[in-house]
Parts: sequence; C-alpha cells; structure tokens
Amino acid sequence: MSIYDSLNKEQKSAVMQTEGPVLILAGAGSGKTRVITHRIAWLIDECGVNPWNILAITFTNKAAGEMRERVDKLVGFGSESIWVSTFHSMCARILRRYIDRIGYDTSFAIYDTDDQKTVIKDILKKLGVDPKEMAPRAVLSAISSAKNELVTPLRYREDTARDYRERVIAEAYDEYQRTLRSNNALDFDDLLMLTVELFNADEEVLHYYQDRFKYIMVDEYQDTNTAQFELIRLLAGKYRNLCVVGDDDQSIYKFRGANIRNILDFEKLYPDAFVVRLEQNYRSTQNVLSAANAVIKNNTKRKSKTLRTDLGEGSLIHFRAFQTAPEEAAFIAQDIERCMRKDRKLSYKDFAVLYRTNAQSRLLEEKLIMESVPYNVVGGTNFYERREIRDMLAYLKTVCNAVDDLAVRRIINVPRRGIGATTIGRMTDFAAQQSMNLFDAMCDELCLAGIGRASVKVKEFTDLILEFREFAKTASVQNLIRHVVEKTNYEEELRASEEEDAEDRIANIDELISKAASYEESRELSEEGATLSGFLEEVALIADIDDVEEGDDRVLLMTLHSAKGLEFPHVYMAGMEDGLFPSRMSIDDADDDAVEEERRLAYVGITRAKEELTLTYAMSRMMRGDVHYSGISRFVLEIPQELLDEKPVALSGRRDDSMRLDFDDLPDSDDFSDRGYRSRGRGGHGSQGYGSQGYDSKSYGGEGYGSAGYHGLSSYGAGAPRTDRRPKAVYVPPHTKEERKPFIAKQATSLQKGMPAAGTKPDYVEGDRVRHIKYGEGTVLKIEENPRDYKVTVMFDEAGQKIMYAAFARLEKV
DNA sequence: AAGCTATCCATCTGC
DNA sequence: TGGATAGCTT
Repeated sequence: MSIYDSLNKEQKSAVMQTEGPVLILAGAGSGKTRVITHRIAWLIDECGVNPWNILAITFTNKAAGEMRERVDKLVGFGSESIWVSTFHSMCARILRRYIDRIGYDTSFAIYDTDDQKTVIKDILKKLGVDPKEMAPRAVLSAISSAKNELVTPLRYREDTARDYRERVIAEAYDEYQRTLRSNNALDFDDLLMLTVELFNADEEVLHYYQDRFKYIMVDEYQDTNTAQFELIRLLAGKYRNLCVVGDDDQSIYKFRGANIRNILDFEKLYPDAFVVRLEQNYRSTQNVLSAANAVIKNNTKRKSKTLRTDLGEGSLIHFRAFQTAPEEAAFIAQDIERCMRKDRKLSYKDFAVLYRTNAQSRLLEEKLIMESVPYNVVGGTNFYERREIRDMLAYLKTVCNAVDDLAVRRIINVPRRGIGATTIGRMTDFAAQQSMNLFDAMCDELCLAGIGRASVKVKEFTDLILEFREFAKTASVQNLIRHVVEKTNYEEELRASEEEDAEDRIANIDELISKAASYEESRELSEEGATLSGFLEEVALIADIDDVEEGDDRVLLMTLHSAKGLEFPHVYMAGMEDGLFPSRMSIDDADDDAVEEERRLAYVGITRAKEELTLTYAMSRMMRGDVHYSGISRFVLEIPQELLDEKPVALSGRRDDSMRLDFDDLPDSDDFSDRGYRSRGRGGHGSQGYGSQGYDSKSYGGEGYGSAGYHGLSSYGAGAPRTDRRPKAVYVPPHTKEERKPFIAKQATSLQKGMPAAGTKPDYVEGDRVRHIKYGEGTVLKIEENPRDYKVTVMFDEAGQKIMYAAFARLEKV
C-alpha cells in the first residue's frame, strides 16, 4: 500500500506525468493540493529528482506554508530544499541576489500601496495635475496594469500616449519609476517585472535558474498575469517540465491583471501538453455542488466541467431575506449560535461569513459581539498599516536602505524633535539641487549651514540613525527594534501624548518584536539566515489571509476573494443583492465579462461550503451615507429553486415609503436603531456582562492579531458562561478614527512653545508696508495688543484684507 | 507649527 | 458614512 493508492485515476495520471508540460484543470475541492504534494513526492521518491531542482509556486504565503507542511509529511528528507513560495517572494529572493546586474542595489526596499500613493501624489503635484481630474489611485492602477503587461515607461509613451490623460500617465509613470529607482525601492509589480527584465538582460542568471528549477509547478494558474506568465515561460524554457494547476472558473483577479487566457490558451502555447481534468469533488455535498454548477454554467467563456461528489445530497441551500442589513447580520450571528447549540461537535472555527466588500464586516461584527460569538476579521486594516508599526518599520528601512527618502520623511519628526515642514522643505530642495538623497543631504555641512538653528536637531537625528546602523551590524532584528524604541523614547512620547490607545500601540510594538523573533527563529537553519532586509521583505509581502492564526476557535469573516482556497462546514454568504454582488460597476460595464468575473466569485464562495450554505439578502442597506434598495442577486436566482429551502422572494417592502420601514411587523427588528442596541439586554444567549461595555466594538472587534490566538477561547462550548471575552490584546480594529491622528506630544509641545513668540513686538507700525510669504506685499491697517500676541490687520495688494497674529504671520517690513 | 473645522468625495476586490 | 484634505485659527 503506497501513498499513491489513495488517489483517484485522474489524480494519479497527473501525479505520474512528470515530464513535459502538464495542465491540470482542477475543479473546486478536487484535491489539487494533494495532487501537487504527491507529485512532488513522486518526483523525489520514484524519479530520483533532487529536491533542490523543484519549484512550487502558490499565491499566498499561507498556501505555501501549508504545502510545505504537507510535502514534509510525504517526503522523507530533503524537502526543505524545495522552493515553495509565492511569485512575489520568489522574485524578491532572486532580485536580492542579482538585481545589481540591472542597476539597483540589492538592499532595495519594497513599497506598499501607501508608499506608492505618497510617491504618485508628489509627482502629480510636480506635474501640475489637479488630483480632482486625475485620481492618484487611477494613475497608479494604470501604471500597475502597464507593469503587469511588462510595458516600460518608454514603451508606454510610444504606444499608448494618445490623449491628454494617457500622456499624463506616461509622464507620471516615467517619473514614478525614476523616483523609485533613486529611492532604491520596488513596488509589488516591479518584483515581477524586474525579474523578467533581469532574465532577459542576463543570460547567465536565467540559465542558472533554468538549470536549478528543472521541475516547476504553479498553483492557481488561472490568476497569473502576463508578467507572471512570462516569468514562468522563461524559467521553464529549457526543460519544459512545467505543471500548472488551476480552475478557469475560479479566476477572480482580473482587476489585478490576471489574464484568464493564460490557462485557456495553455494548450496553444504547449501543443504537446498533457491535460487532466479533476471533476471529482471531495469537499461538498451534492446540493452545494449542484448550486455551484447551476450558477457557473451561465458563464460563456469557460472550459466546461461539472463537479460531482460521493458525499451525499446534504441539506438544502438556505436562503433568507431581510428588510434591512442589520437584521441580516443579526440573523447570521444568531444562526451561528443556534447551530452551535444544536450540534455540540461544531466549533466556531467551522463557520465563515463571506461578503463582497470589506465594509460589510462592521455590521456583522456588531451583531456577533452582541451574541458573544468570537470572531476574526481577515483583512480590512492590516497590522502592518498601523501607525506605530509603520513608524518602526520606517526606522528599520532607514537603517537598512539609507536612500529611501520616504522612510526618512516619515520618521524625521516622529517622535517630535522639532524638525518642521520648513526645514524639511529646505533640505529636500538642497538634495534635489545636488541630486543626492535626503539623508545624505541632512549629513551635508553645506546643507546644514542653510537651515540655521534647526541644524542641531537634524544632526541629532542623523547621529541617531548612524548609531542604529552601527548597532544593527551586530544585533538581531528584534534587538534592533528594542533599541530603536528605547533610543527614540517612542513609548514615553506615546504615553505623554495622552492618546487613548497608547497602551495598545505599545503592545503592538511588542507584537512586532515577537514577529521579528519568530522570523529569526524560522531562518535559523536556512541558507541566508536572518537579515534585516529579509525581515522587511517578509513583512512587506504578507497577505491578509497569511496572518490568520491556525487553531484559533473563531468564526472567520472575510471577503469572497480572501476565501479562495479555504473550506468550512458552514458558510454564510451575506449581501446577496444585485448591485452589491454582482457589483453595480460590473453590471453597468458594457463588457459582460465583468459580471462573469463576479459569477466566478460567487462560484468560489459557494464551493467553500462543505455541508451548510446560507445565502442572505437584505432589501435595504446603508451604503456611503444613504439607504440603498436592491433586488435579490441574480446569482441566487440562478440556483434551481428545488435546491433552496426558501423561495428567493424579497420581503414585501414599501419602497415608496422610503426609509420608514415598518419594524413592528418583524420579529427581530429591535436592533435597527441606536435605542434598539441598548435595550437589547434581554438578548439571546450568553451575553451577560456585555450590555454596557459590549458595544465598544473598538476594544473587541478585530483584535485577533497574534496574541489573541492564545487566549484560551478554543475551550469553551456554546452556552458556557463567558465572562472574560475581552482579549488582552491589542489590535485595535479598523473602525477607529484615532488611527491617523498625529502624535501629540503635549508636554514637549508646551515646553517648546512656552517661551517664544508671545511678547515679541513687531518691528512695523500701522501704515507700514510689509511682505507676507504667501500674500505678498500690503499695508498694515491696525495692530492690537492681545495678552498672548499682537493681532495685525493688513490690506494686501493682491489678496485683500487679512487679520493675523504677528508671531505666526512673520511679516517683514519692506 | 500644528490643531481644528468645514467641506469634499469616493467608493470593490489585493500581492 | 467616514476618510482625506484644504484652509483658518491660535
């Protein structure tokens, strides 16, 4: 009895066809990961392939981790030398070694979306483009598409720049790329594009990797974009042992450049490809599959296949309609509790609630809190997007890559050290003139001479960084972070700021330190070992889904996109409304491909369910400030009625009554208004202790980061008294506006402010001509003495009459 | 310099 | 709705 006996006929043929191009069309739940892992085992054990020569590419780190784990179990030893990684981290790894051959430095930084936005905004400003007529977002997305299609700025200009808009984009793209290069930074798309560029530019490097990766496997092939396609094509160019696995019905990343043609045309590129279809599903009941099949068959462009299962008919698909979204959310929360009570074998982690947009999570969170259901939200606000984390990372980046102006700017005055916008502006100008980077300018005597008193502060800052850099040479990453926190007085400043969540933020920094520690631990045995740039890279490339703690007994809330590749006994799909899902945009799109993509997303959602699938619909829902009414999603209507336990008809609403829905008719409608929330004390089950504090979703909601996994939540059963549900952790969920509030170092500020300004008498009198930095010249009409300052009224020649305070206006006598 | 307010505005999905 | 920002006030 061998490990391969457990495979079905098709799976076996896919495993054993080791040579040449192979296309595995793997329907949802058809055991494709099993096929890949067994194929790797087969290559090593039966074909004598060196594990070193095998490359397996997945889309997320989580998938990579799981795959490696499973391979470890199948393969005796040597599995650690198999490359299992995502496209992005594979490219980062290759570039860390060889990018100097195409003119970057190997200590490059990786920019995330926020960094990109900062850069592009700057550029648009420089180009004199009004952000109103051309959104930075849109420009970035055009640049991203270009990169995904391997179009360089030069070619973009030549081929694309026809109208004004495209010319601006061409200009911005070029400038953007220059900026990144001078900051020695790459964005996500660069990782792919520059690796292709490297391979094309340097035969030696290409041959090295072609020879290294004699056997290549790519998971989720339907979601590859042109750059990824080209990368793979180049890598497999010599041995042609390329096995791709995918499901065209699950292609859901078109907006990110994924080209479904990559999978549909695989056989055209490789006419000798061996093609296998896996249609036997091992995950879901027949009813779930029938629903999925019924929906997806409405798509025209697909390699048709029909899933089948031996797991029995199963329950009907549940459909529930509600008048309002809060009712929908309340139902889901209560239904989870109901199932938990009914079936003691279930635990919270057996449930997932899926939705189209992240914004939908809030309402669900509220209701889950009310029902005392522990949950985790995947995505939304990322741990690494927190201000304190970004600050720390900016310090690390500055230490690691001195030329990254963006990182330097972020921390130059955080915590407050009296280096203001004016000083930074002057130094930036100097740097631009001398075409040097900001940090070097700050170290330059000539530059310091030009900024007066502030130069002392700047010197202190650069000395601090230089000291960190020295420290980093011998210290571990975790100790470096500790050192930075200590030397910058970050914690004290935070506490002094009187910010409400200062302690949470400090806890987050501790969390970052432990992430650094576990990174270092994981690299102990690896080739390159732990490095600062390695840590920054890992941090930059994690996806939301990667951070979900295994073994955490919580209901998972996430977008349909995040759910790809996962499975749950109970799945809820919330917000099944035309206009939300499929989205308005896709419906209005002239191209019906748009709705087809949404349909694939629906297919992905449905096929996540193993046993119970519940689709919910809310007739009305608050969206961006006002109430929206929608009909039932076409995807629900595409499911044959006999598969549903309830007819998909909207509750009788009174549309003409606008907002005044009649709540008294409804059994569970008391939680629509604010009043309703509070009066809910009578509530269902296990909510004791929650009435008053429970509503503070801030301190409860998305906390589940890291440490939250260890709060012993996994042990209690439904109905048990739950008193201490409030985790110690730390991660303050998305909803806070506190988030971006600047660092208010109250004490420091008042100290600095205390002395100056107030008493200084201006050197001009009424009737004098004065000059203002912004308004130009004018005549002083009136000067009044205030307790704190002098109030000056000036009639400017251009700008008209202004009242200002002498200390701030800094008027010069002409 | 920096907080505060008033106003605008855009909305999906994510490595 | 709430986040981002420009402009005004202190």
